[in-house]
Amino acid sequence: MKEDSALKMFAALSQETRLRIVRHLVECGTEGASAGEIGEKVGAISSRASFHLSALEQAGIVTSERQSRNIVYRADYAALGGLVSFLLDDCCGKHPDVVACCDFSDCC
Amino acid sequence: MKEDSALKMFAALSQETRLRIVRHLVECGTEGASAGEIGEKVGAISSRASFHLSALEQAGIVTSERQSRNIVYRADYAALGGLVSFLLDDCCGKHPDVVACCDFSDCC
DNA sequence: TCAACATTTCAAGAGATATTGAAATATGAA
DNA sequence: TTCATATTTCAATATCTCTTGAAATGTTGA
Repeated sequence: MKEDSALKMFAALSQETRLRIVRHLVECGTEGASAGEIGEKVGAISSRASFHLSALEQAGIVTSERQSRNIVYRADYAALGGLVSFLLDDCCGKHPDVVACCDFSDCC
Repeated sequence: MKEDSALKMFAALSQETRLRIVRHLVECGTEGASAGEIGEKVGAISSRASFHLSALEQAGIVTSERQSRNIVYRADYAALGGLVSFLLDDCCGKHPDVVACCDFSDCC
């Protein structure tokens, strides 16, 4: 992952509504969720939800696909994994003290 | 890590100069670096370096300690590890597709 | 005490970001 | 076609962020 992409992803994740959206979409899995459902879930009116979904898409964190009247958004797991790697590796050089603070016992 | 802390850390890391500072300080280790040296390293005049160092400190990513005339900054490895955990676990629920995109083979 | 150094704080301006409600666009069904 | 639904786009406003240069603060040594 390029530094520029990481900066955009960090910026996207630094907003409460957008972080909530990401969490919800991660839970939704491959099925994803429509803009309307997402907005309702995070308590945002349509234009606000659309604004933040667009920001997340531009940052590469979510993808969108029209399905009939709805536009379905999904979390981009590869992008999120790439950001974890960037933070741990490129940014922190896998420093032992950083790794020590993470619990990877049940996932690798 | 609380969501609020994570939001502040993401915001702090979403700025080019600050990301450079963090990378430099991670390399510096426990010795840290003075504000002046950091500013020179990242190409920022004193007031600008101070502004960003203050933002990083407020976000809990670095610590500061006066040493004679200098103020020495150090990366907070525990905080950075906490953010990695937050992103991977709280935010992504250690989703297999996220974990699969990270290479943990040489650090755990 | 005084001068030099290291850093922060302040004020001002430019630019970016977030929110809202209204209007526009796109889709599907009667 | 016409209407209802889903979503985005737009304009206006408010707020936050970043940058710069100047001034203030704190520290050391002559």
